[in-house]
Amino acid sequence: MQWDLNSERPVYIQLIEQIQSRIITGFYLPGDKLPSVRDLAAEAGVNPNTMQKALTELERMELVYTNRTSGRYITLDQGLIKQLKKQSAKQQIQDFLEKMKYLGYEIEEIISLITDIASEMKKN
Amino acid sequence: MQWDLNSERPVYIQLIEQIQSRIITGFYLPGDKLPSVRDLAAEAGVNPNTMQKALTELERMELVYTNRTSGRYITLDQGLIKQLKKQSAKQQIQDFLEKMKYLGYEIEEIISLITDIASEMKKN
Amino acid sequence: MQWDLNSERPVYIQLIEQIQSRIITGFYLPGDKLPSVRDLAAEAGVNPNTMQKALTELERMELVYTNRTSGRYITLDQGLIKQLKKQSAKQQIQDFLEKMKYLGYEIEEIISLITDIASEMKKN
Amino acid sequence: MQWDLNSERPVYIQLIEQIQSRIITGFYLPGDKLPSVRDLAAEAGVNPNTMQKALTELERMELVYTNRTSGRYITLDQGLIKQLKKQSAKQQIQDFLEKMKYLGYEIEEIISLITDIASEMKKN
DNA sequence: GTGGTCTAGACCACC
DNA sequence: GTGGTCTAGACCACA
Repeated sequence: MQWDLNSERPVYIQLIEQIQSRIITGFYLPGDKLPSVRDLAAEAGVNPNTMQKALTELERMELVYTNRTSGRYITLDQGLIKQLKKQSAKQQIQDFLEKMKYLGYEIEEIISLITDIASEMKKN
Repeated sequence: MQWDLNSERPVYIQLIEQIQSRIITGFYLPGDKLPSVRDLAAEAGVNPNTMQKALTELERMELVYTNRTSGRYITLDQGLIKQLKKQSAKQQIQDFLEKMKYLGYEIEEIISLITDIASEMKKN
Repeated sequence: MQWDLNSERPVYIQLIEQIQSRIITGFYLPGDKLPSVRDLAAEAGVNPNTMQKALTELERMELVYTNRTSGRYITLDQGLIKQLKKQSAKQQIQDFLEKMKYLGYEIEEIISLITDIASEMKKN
Repeated sequence: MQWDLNSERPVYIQLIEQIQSRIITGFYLPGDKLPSVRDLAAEAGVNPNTMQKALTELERMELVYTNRTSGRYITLDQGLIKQLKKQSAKQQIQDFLEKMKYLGYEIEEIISLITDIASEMKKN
């Protein structure tokens, strides 16, 4: 598992997304202990403060919780994780459809284009 | 037709997108004369400098051209417009599929979700 | 108006509280423009990052809003401010009564003690 | 009687407060023998080191004393206990009034609010 | 000039 | 060793 950062968007936002992705896809399981802030930061190649900022936000979302002296853990609330997955997907789709409508596409066209491009992407 | 701006993303980027959308969807037709920078800025409620920046960028993309004495016009190159439409759509779709894959969804699931949400959005 | 910080609790928390207090008591009025992060930080004698952290949190609470390039402003939602005031007071009182109960006091005793101490504090 | 700990504040501080509360309210009487550190720690579900730290602090305040061979006992000095109770209460009240003043409340309002909230809390 | 982000490096309380 | 806080100083995009 690797960290994939670009400089177009704030690094801490990308860190949040990637950790969310790890939780959603089950790479991190409920109750798992996360590596320490310092280790995560070193692994991702960012400053510990930046990683801290990302983790604080995840904590605010209740996706992780902190035991101040022993470390950080993934939430035990599996429902929350499922909800996050569903809700993220719905948001992505709505935004996407909005933009496509904005470009003048109808739903049938969109689906046909998606299947085309998806098969094209699979080849690579 | 109205301008729909929020302050989360750079205003000039949003202006570019909205003018592009107007060109792609045919609200502005090839050869049409654009309102003056001042009028456009007033209409959109932004600083003329910001609108200017957006138009300069659109000119760089050759979607509009300037006739020094008489004003700005939409490009006559219909191929360019079509290409923009296709290319924008492809980019949107690729980004979207990337993100959904990231959330752990397969192509079949995605299409099924899209049809669901699209019909749900239609109701509103 | 001055900043009153001690080192017992995190500085950024105290900054949040003091700005909240200024909003609640009407020192800052709805729609007022706040000084820039740098100015506020200089005024309070803290690092701009620390002030930034406090302001970000106030923004999350929707007590202030940001216009990225022109500055920060106090929310126009007066209801929110009133609600904050009431809710803060209620919280303070509940916590207080809880602690006093914990020390073995009944409500009548508490009120009598308060009036005594309040008059004593007034003298100073 | 149970231990009620959260992880927001230092555990050893919360232990001190709860033992003080037991002394003030007469749950532990002057001269009572305290359970062993290990038993107390087990009962509270904390590390023995942490409980030890709390007890050491209580000893420093002379609320408990140690008989090297037979264990720890509650102080026989009833005056000290009364004084602790009064002084704690006074401190609580002063802090509380300070905060309420900070929120823009006058003493009369405070008392009226307290009686309201107290009756509301009694119902639950 | 405005807010926002990031790094580097330090110190702290707690367990 | 853990998370949390803070400073100092820098750079960026935007208007």
